[in-house]
Amino acid sequence: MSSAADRAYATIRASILNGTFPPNARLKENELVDFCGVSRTPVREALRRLAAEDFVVITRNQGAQVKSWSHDDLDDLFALRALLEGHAAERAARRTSPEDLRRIAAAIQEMDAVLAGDTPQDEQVSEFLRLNRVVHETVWRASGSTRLMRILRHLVEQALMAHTAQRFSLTRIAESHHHHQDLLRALQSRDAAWAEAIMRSHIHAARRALEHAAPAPQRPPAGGEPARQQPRARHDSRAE
Amino acid sequence: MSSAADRAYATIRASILNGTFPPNARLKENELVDFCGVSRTPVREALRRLAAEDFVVITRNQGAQVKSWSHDDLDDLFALRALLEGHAAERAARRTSPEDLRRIAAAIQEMDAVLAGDTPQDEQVSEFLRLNRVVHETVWRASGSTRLMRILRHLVEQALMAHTAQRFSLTRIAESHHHHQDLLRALQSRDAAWAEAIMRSHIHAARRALEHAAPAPQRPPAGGEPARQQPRARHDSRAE
DNA sequence: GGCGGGGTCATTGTATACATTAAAAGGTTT
DNA sequence: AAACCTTTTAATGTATACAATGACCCCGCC
Repeated sequence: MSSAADRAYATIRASILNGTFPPNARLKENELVDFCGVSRTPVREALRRLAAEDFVVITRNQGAQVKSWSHDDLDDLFALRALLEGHAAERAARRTSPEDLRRIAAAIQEMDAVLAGDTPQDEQVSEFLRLNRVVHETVWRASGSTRLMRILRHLVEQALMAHTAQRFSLTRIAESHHHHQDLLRALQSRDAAWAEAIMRSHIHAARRALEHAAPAPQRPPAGGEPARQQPRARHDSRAE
Repeated sequence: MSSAADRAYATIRASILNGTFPPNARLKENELVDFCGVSRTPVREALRRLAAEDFVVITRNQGAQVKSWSHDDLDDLFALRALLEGHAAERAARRTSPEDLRRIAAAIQEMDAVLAGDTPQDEQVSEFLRLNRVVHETVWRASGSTRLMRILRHLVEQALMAHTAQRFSLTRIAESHHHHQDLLRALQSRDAAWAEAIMRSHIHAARRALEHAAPAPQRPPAGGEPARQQPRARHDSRAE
């Protein structure tokens, strides 16, 4: 069974990712106590962990806020992702096992099925994202560097958080799907330079798509009534 | 004034880096309470933070151990450092301001002076390491990516921890000094490819030097008498 | 004699009470 | 009326008491 701190962490993290706690929302420990159903100690631990992973920002004697991302932050993030995912793909091309190749091929086939099916669009999107994750994780693992894998996981999670308020278009997903197919060919032919180039462009495309995507409707902040609408927003961190 | 948690963090971290707590040492919260002079709450917070930064490993209901590094870990670490420091140098070559160039040049001149001086060797080494850090930090900042800078800081700190038990040879330092001089020339001429290549080889050389260095004499573990000599060393993570 | 079970202990996980900080409100003064 | 100081209050930071987990040790059993 998981500890109270783990549960608090998972609860808060999920609520940030699904938009319940929007960027810049203040996270008061006492409110989270009610929200998570544990005492302040594990809540605090969860917040510190989330801060270490860049989900929230903690200021001394001033509590935690959900981190918000400026355009420059996102450029920075995706530039690094492009470099590192490209590097991972380059290494993976020299090392992927037949099983890994099969796993990627299977995920791509599943994607085909999902996109051709007639399930609701939301479901298609979330299934696609899951399979997308499978493809990337497999490449990372094949790269043979656990540290690289950890950093990439971290970067992707942050990208996911930035994605939160965005809606995925089917056009974008189809494009992404083509990239995956190309990537599989590159890996199968063990063409490291090709694999790296595809992956880099794949990430850059994702950055561009994020820029142009329509923002999804914002949910109201959860947690009953906030005492004051925006209690402390001293520095709005969106670049102005 | 700094908080109790910050002091505990700084104290423990320093003790890990200077070898007071050697790799695999068990860190019991109650002992750290005495050691740091604060209560368990901030000690726990410090340990969680150190775990997030890979200085210690925490296992549920089982406490914290100082992390130890296998050869593979180090290879992985330095491979990534080479990639990222190279990338940073490549970007820096296109962007370094005159002030940055001057700062690097000044640091190199200081290194000259330190190495030519007749201060004790230990002092020479520590001064050199400080200036070395200045050079690298300047390059990182010049790369223009705060995220890249943070990751590199993190990687270097881990490398430092692995260095802890090592003794730096003056030969190694002289070699490193030459690299810095080359790097400055590359940056001054804005030759991005050259800068990247130098930095990569600089890092690879550091890895190799670490391999061949003589281990420094181990200090005994601090904190009075350990109840049992090696209370729990289930998996010794040094490869072999 | 070795192996398994149960009890005891040390150690970590959690809850809560207290201390401290800084932001907000209100009153006084200029 | 505006600015400053004082008071209040709500939040975080810290300490400590209690709960629960897991390791160690001893004893009985096979």
